[in-house]
Amino acid sequence: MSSNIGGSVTLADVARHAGVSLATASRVLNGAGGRTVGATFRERVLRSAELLGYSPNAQAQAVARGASSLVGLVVHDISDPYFAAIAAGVTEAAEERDTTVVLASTRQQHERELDYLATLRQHRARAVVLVGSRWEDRAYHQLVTRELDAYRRTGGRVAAVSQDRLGVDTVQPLNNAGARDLARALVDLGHRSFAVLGGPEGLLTARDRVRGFREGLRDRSVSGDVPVVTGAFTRDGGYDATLQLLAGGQRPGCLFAVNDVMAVGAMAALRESGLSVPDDVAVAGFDDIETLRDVTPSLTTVALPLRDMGRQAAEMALTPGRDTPKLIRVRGEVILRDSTKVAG
Amino acid sequence: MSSNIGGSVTLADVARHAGVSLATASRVLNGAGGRTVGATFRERVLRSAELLGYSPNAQAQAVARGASSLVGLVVHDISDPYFAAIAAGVTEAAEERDTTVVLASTRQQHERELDYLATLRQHRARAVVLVGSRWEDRAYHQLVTRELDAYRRTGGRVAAVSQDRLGVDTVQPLNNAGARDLARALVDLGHRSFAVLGGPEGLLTARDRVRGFREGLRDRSVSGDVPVVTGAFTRDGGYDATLQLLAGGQRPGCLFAVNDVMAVGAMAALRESGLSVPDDVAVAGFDDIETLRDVTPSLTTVALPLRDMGRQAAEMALTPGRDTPKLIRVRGEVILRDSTKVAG
DNA sequence: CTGTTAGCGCCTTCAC
DNA sequence: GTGAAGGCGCTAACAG
Repeated sequence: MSSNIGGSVTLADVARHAGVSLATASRVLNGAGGRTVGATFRERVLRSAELLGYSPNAQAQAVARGASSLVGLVVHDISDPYFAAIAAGVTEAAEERDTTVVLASTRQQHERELDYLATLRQHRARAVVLVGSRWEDRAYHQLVTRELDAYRRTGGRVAAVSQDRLGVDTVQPLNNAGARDLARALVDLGHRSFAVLGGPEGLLTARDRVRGFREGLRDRSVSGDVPVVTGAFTRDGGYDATLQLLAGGQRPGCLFAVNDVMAVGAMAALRESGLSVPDDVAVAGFDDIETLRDVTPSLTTVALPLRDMGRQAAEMALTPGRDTPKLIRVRGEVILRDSTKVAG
Repeated sequence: MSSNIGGSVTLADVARHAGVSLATASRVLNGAGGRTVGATFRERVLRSAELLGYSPNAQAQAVARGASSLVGLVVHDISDPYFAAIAAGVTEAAEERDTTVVLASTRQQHERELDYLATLRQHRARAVVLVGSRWEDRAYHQLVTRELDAYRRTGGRVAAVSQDRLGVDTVQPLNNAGARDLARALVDLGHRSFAVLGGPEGLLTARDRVRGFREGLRDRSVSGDVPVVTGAFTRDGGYDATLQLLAGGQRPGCLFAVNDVMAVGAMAALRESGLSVPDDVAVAGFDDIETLRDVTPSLTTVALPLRDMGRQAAEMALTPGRDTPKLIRVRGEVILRDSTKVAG
């Protein structure tokens, strides 16, 4: 039935079975090539392929053609709803362009990102979509840039969903502006004393959101230094940071967690500490994670069109042509919900 | 710098630059092969590779070796936390085994699963992990089985996280048993009147959970037929189904949604209808989605070790040898929380 | 230890 | 319209 070891039926098998040349079989089975094939032969080949259960070897095709149909997707953590949502957008766009997605989840570790980038390059992925905050780490940043450059020199395309620091097409969430808008809105709501759950040290997204929030407060002339407690970019990070804040004697009227996941952790911590949200402490987040839209009290946040962002990044990465990096800025929308309601 | 069109540096380039044969270059650059290489040459090759920025072409290697390092991951919807969590486990296990994950998100559509399976086969993925409920659809089931068989005949390995109907290694959540345990626990808690939000028609996981729940009630001699409203396996599905239930004049003391995501939707619907949880209506879910652990009132559910399940499935799929399909049953653990509390 | 030489499965000129 | 032949980048015997 098959001649090779792997057990797979090869194009040669089909050709032989159909009594035609390899070239002919190849032409009917891949459609392209310009040249067309006679109806009789075409039928014969198709029938043989069907009969033998032929499945073209995509890897061999890629080698012969010098171009693969793989697109890499690099995220910090696929189980984090933020990344999962973006990933969904990427897979959609990829599917529409008949490309296959290779998933790389770095689990928040710098080096892995580099490793995965290298792996993706080895697989000759046609493009890679890099999603997630960049770090405040010059040395590392240089390594990534170097790797990306090498990748692009070989024809690979790159798009990012992150800060605009990679010199590639990027979908940039305006973290600063969003947090700033949020801060103003909160002040306008009547809040006066704040504290921030700032995310991990060195993560630009966290930093930008903290800065933006501070600016917003300044815009509204809220004086005093806002206490910032850092913590992991996770539910537990928010939980721990909040307990730490409370233990430090702080009791802000409003708590801004730099992302929704942390905000939820914060709400849990407050609740367990006997504090009610929003009456004792108001809470606001960032991202508008879909799964979290139903927490109670409903969470005030800055909504980001996550899925779309992923889709757009993938589209840019998979669209040839353009050589000057494109930048799509995404301004989040402040959504005021119950978690920041002011009594009266 | 490079000779080929794609711009990539090839092994031949490195060999030439280092003044050694292709074989030698290959040997030092891939380590394996049994044979070892002299220190001088080894150094020379390494230096040249480094200098030229050589990146081995994984596709070509796969073709030559007759074995790829790809492992497919097929999920219903990567943005659904259930699948995202399992995916995280799969990527972990894959990474440990130096394999690259190809992600396929079918978005709940039968046919796409088949398409992706075919694509995965074309890429000669060494294994595929199929995650998600199977359907009650004989014709379709047969197609999938056929495709999987073809795939396995060519040496591909398959593992599933689902019902045990594919004849492959599988991690099987005991949906029936879990729901049954839950029902009993709820009755023991004092609940007497129930309704079920049953998920989409034809989805086995939904069906099993409904059945199990019914059995549990029977075990505890709760009489009467439990009303079941079907709906999409999503937050909105739970929301809509609940409204429909209420509109139908039903007002159960306890509502069992076949998964957490639906349960959250149900809670939202109840709240909007002016009903309080758990006082007016208790709510229970299934899965114990991490992101949902902090909803209020906290959700009673059946916990499944999602990440581990994904990891185990991937490990089975990537472990050669064994020819008799292995079955790992996972019994969920009932976790009673506030959403089903009984007053007094 | 090193190099030569066939492949691997497929595509793609180039002739007929 | 069809086929023969060379090449894609790499690996794996097989000789030295």
